Amino acid sequence: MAASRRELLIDTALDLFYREGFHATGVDRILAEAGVAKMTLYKHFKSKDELILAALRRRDERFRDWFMREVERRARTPRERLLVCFDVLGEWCSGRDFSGCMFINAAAEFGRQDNPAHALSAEHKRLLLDYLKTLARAAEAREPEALARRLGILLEGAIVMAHVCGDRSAAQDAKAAAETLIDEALRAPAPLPI
Amino acid sequence: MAASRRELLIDTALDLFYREGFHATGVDRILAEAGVAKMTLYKHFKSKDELILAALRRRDERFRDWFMREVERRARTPRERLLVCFDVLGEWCSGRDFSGCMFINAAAEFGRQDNPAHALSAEHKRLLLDYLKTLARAAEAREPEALARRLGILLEGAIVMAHVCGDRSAAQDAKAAAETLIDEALRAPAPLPI
DNA sequence: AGTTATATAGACAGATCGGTCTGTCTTGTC
DNA sequence: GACAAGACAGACCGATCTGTCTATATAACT
Repeated sequence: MAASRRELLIDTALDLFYREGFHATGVDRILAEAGVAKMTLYKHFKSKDELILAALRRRDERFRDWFMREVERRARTPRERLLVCFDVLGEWCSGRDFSGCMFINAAAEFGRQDNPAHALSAEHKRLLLDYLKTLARAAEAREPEALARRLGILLEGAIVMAHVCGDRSAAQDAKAAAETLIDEALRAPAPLPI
Repeated sequence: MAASRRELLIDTALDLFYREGFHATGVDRILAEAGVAKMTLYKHFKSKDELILAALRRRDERFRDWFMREVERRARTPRERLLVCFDVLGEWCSGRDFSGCMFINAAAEFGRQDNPAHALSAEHKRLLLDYLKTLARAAEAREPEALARRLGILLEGAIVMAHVCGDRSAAQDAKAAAETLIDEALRAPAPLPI
């Protein structure tokens, strides 16, 4: 049960940090929720900051795994996969426990770029963008990297509108926009004017 | 100098909240920075929460005023104005003191929709979206509201990518995407297939 | 059964949190 | 010069913060 104590702490912290925020969640609260003694926490983690990083790392793994799995389960062709990204996003945003993107939230609370939690958030976004790039390349977009960056911006924007404004249809709006961008990126180059 | 004390407190708090975050900024820090006594703060505001709201309200006024003024200064036609939104955004994101969107940050720290700071953030986004809608209508887009929502999503996404990833060119990527969406929304309806 | 590792509860430290209160000093007005 | 308003510094409150420590209980392994 040694490893499990650590896991339990990470999971509990992840949940609380996501729901309540990083600064707003004290370690005592995490310990009470997990039913774990303080010394156990500080045996596994040097500080609260380390626990935050561990929670973010776990979130990164889980989220990307879930996201990519869902996308690949729902569609086969690269073009369709680029599009269903927004369906998966929409489902996530509509969940009752949705509280924005944990990494956007982390970047908000740890504003400086050189903060480890902020840097980890940037890495998470970079990895998601890499996934979009492979999809865009597989779809044989004319400029796959540019398309991926634009779709990534749409995804992030939809998350923000969903969280800040409680806008349930932001993901669908983003999907409609994505369709236009994808169509343009996959269309055969326009013939030279006669 | 009575009103000025209040103004000074709001401005100082605004600056610190934006740079350091809401929870991470204690009232003592604000007081020290402003050179104001504690009782003066609590004479003007019932609580720190009220100061947070006052700071957000000021930010909302200032930002929207600056944004719309810049947009209207740089372009005349509605279509061009929709596009230069992204230039203005890019300039803001490239500023040395850029630390994301204060309202996205507030929504991150005050995650529940019914929190007053969160609600105020939603209102800020709604007002910006209203501005985009008037531009889209003036540009005679086919579906002005849909176009505005999509461009709004692009704006928010670019802010996120700029802040979280330090991506300097996010606004330009978003602008390129916006151009495609605007073109599509302004194009004459496609003729029926022969 | 004895040993070791690991968990527990809970006191504790020192700092900081938001917020209240007192008493002094400055400033402007009559 | 008398007076009132408002801002000042700073003590103070109880609560909470992260992090440390001790002493006890529990469980696994030999």
